[in-house]
Amino acid sequence: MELDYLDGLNEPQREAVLHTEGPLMIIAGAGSGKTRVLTYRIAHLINHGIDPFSILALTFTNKAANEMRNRIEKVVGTEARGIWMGTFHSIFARILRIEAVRIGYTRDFSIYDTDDSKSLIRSILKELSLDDKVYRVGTVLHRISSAKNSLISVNEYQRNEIFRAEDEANRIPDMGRIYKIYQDRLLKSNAMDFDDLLFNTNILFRDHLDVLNKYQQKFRYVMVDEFQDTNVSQYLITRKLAAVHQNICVVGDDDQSIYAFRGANIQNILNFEKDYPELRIIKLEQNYRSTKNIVSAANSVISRNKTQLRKDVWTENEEGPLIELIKASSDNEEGNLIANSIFEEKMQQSLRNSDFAILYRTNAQSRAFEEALRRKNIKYRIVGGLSFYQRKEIKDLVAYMRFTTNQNDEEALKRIINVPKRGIGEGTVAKIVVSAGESNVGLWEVVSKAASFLGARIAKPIDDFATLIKSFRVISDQKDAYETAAHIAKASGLLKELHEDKTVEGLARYENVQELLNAIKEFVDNSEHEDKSLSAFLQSVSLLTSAEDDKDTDRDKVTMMTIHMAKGLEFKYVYIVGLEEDLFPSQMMLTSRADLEEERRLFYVAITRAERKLTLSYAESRYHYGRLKTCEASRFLKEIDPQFLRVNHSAGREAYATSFVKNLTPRKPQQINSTVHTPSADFTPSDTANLTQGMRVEHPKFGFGVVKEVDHANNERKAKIHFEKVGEKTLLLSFAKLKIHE
DNA sequence: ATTTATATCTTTTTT
DNA sequence: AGATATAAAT
Repeated sequence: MELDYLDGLNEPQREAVLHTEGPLMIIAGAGSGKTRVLTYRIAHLINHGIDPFSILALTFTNKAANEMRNRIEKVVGTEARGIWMGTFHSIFARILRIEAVRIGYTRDFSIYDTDDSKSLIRSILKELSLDDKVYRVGTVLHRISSAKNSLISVNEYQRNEIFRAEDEANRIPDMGRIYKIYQDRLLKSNAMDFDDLLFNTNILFRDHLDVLNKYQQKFRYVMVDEFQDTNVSQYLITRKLAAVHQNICVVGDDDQSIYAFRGANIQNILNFEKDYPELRIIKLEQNYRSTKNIVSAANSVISRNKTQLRKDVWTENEEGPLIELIKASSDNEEGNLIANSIFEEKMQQSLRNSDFAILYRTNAQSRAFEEALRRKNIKYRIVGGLSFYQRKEIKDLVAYMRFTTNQNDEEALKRIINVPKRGIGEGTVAKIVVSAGESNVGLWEVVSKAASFLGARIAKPIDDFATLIKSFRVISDQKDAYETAAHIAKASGLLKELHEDKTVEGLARYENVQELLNAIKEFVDNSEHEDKSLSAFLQSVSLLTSAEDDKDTDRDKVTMMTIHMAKGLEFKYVYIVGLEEDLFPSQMMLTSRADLEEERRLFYVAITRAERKLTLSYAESRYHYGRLKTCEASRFLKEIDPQFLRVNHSAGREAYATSFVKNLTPRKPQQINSTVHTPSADFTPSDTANLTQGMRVEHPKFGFGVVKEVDHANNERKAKIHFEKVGEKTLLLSFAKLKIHE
């Protein structure tokens, strides 16, 4: 029975499956059957009588975990459900819930997402009256995040000379103070951010040896997938957990490390050998996924990096078609060419939409492809981007739910206190914050006793709000998550507000909220979930990633996503688009981190997603912040050995011709269906192009006027206009709505 | 307090 | 272009 699944494996794969005792590192080249090895390895353990509950498998996404769990289930049956398998964040959030009291939290702690963190930093900057142009919120958060990922506490940060010198040099000397207040505030709010989930796990295991011991005994086998993308904090957790049994197995590929910007430390993989002297290293180098041409092209690219672990990825697959290079004249043309190509290949090779993927560097690039595919009636789906749970209306309802379970959650409070509008404006909120600060109590203390803190005059709407929340709390104690959430949606007025909004967007938002309620219903009805409380649902939801919440499963659609999201996936036909210098490799990456090698690894990851045919494309011009920008071909294109390439000239020339004609006709503002409200229909936002000196125009408010001057300089599309009634005005054209009278 | 108009900023990837 | 912050008007 067990030989069944060993049969199809090559020698190193088989060895990896059978090596279960002692430290093991599997260096798995792209397409080398890594997932297969991992699933069989776990199945093998279970078949040999290992309790699934003593197996810990850490993956990069929850989706990967679920897929692997299903595959294991096919071999060993329902026992597979017991395996502790998930992302670092979700597994250790689960453990932190259980042990929360040990580190000063309660089990209902909230998890702050990036938006919450940023909003908290914003208010801290305000309180310290620091200039948020100097202390950029993103920079501050990134700095705190990197510190935590390297396990540097507030105290250590403040003591450390190097950090202080760096912050001085960057003219942000108050970083240490901000970090301290930020952490204090999180603790006070009974909240953790993403990095805290790992940081606090380390603290928990460091300060509570009995807890550490419990989990060390529990997890006899520890496995880490995508090991090249783990950070120091994550690595130390696994090392501690595996310290007793020493059965640690890590799987990764240093050539596919693409998350260094998030604290992933490629050194982990390179230093692993030093930490485990008796380490067994197995390399999986045979690629089963791609054609010879694709494997060779990928090798020719990645060989330019100075990696420390050499491996030779090879394949026995057929040579396959050459890699095609398409040159388009504009981003829109690029979209059309790719859509045409997909259409033709699909017909000629009788393929399905789901055999195709379009991969790009940044989410913003998807637009042109969406339009082109829609025009050709090709179905597509976009993975990632703004996820369901990041939408405003969803975040609002979730914030209500969060605050109902955790009244210390001040970011949730700030989000909902005046949503829907209930007469508690900015001024009132500011007073609440000040009052809480003076009395050294939490915001909820002030809100729930508004009259005594702020006086009766102002207290009325606040009191109503507090009463509302208290009633939610009573219900959540008695009812399940669904009934509570449905009640909150109704009683808070959120549903009503959205229902009254009759615009297309308003309707969609209303439906989104209904969809969230459905999801909660599903959660409650699922017999696998024992705890049906609101707080249990919130736990499961706060760590969902954008890739995991898309509802339409495996339908026949072309997939579009960033290269980062494509990690671990494969497609018959892959299009890597936008191969332009400054876009890919990204300008930002090069200037801020000077890391060309990581960008190159990203390119390598993209290439190796393709099974049969790879197409690369770039555009000679592209819209960027509303402006047309000329681009040059990416340096990466020159790194591919030309013998594997075929340049598609005809496509390029045709593209140039069509785009040339197209560019002659002015772009018209898009008509979206027939929108209901059209009070100023003929007042359209003007553009420099259609405004000239001496032209007679009409402004909805200032009335008639004559254009005096149009200013194109410094990217500022301004026009000086003399109005009959109000005199001379300078308008920013992209915002001024004007009607042109010839 | 809330709505509306204008100015400013964005510049990457995501658990 | 689009989102978000700020200022001004209601």
